[in-house]
Amino acid sequence: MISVVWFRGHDLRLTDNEALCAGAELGPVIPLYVHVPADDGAWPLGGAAAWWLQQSLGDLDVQLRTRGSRLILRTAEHTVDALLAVVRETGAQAVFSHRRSEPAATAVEATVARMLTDHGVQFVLSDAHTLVPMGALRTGAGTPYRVFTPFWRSLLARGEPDEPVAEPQLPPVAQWPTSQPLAELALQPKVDWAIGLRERWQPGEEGATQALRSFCAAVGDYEEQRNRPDLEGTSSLSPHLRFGELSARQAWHAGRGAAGSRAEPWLRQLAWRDFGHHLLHAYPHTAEQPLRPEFAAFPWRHDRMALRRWQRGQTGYPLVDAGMRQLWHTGWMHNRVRMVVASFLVKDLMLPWQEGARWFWDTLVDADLANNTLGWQWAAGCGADAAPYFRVFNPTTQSVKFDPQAEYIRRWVPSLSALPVREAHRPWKAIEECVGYPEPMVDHAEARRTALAAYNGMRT
DNA sequence: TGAAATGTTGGGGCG
DNA sequence: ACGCCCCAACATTTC
Repeated sequence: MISVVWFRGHDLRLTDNEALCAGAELGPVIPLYVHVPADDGAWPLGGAAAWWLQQSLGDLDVQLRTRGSRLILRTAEHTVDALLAVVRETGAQAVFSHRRSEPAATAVEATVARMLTDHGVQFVLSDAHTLVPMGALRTGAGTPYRVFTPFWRSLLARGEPDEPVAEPQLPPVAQWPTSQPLAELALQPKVDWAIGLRERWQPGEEGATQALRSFCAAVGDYEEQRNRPDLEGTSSLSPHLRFGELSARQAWHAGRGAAGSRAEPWLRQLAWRDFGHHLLHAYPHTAEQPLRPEFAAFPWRHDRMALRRWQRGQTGYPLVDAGMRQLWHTGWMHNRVRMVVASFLVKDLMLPWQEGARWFWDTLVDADLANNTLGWQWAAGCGADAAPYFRVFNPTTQSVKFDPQAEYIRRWVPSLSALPVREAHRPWKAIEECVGYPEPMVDHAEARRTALAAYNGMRT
């Protein structure tokens, strides 16, 4: 029996691929990726993520070809059109894929399920993108968790996540349907701005496996180093996990195997990733709207120039600017710094968190709707496990604390590199010496007071 | 996975 | 020797 394995861009791997296993068990499989320019109502892929997707799809095709298979690419107005066409052309009787958390993707799943069933084709979605199937963890009251720590305890109490499944043997396919050249998907940027990305990353399952292996050698040091943007203390696995070149449970078991209970601080971060998907699945409106409805009345400012200075790393606060420039250059930012720049946007500048989410969406190689939403709503104080409204990061204190030698600042803001440590954190004391570095765009102490007053006003 | 303001403690310099 | 003060270090509270 022939089946289609529908790759959806969050599952671009051959190991621990439940859909691929399910198809291969029944007979020949047609691996298919459907490109939908308008994206069926989803957020259109951001530039950095589109770059990554192109590399990863190319790599998946190469890997499949070494196994006598290949990746079929189709462009369609709606996903279901391409699925039905390939099913018809190949005589496939089943379609296997993996569930997603995003509302638009969930809607597509419902349409696909209905149409395939109407045509007598079996459709099976595996729930393997997260450690725990979405919706499986509930509070005592039967509601989804909205606070992380109880969610984490519940995840641990459930026992270790399922073991990864091995890559299957792929039975030969007699006749392949037509495929489009990858270049026709137009995922590549027209102007080549991806140089920094190419230097930093190796998209694809092989790159993911290597990154996991090298991180696992140091996972025991994670707790001590994870907040230091000047060091390589984090796993840098986020884009690989985002595109499913590596599954969360592969990551979990690799970390566990390498360090046992010493791996737990990092496993906890994997659980944050799960938390994001579970939340978006349970509260599908939160990618656009605050989870806590009272925040709809918050007096956000609208200031295009201020937004632009933040985006380009021209705020005058070294850690904020270093982070924004790292993001622009590499498509990635250290998580500690993400919290600092997010706090600066929503509290110091009082610009809407959705603007920050949109910018991250377009520039991060690991841009993921569920985790981006969770992070921004958390920072703004309007989401799950929200930082209390009064929690305002001081960008100077944060850089003194977490970039003690100002090495991260010097790496990403070269105009500050000649300053001694103390002045690199506070260049406004020595501003005449740093050519081209701006004055602080706001006074933090004053901005903090204004933000607190605004939050107080909203609460009454 | 805050920071600032305020309160407390204790070592040490000094008359 | 003693009391006084300064202040760093730490703890608590407040936003």
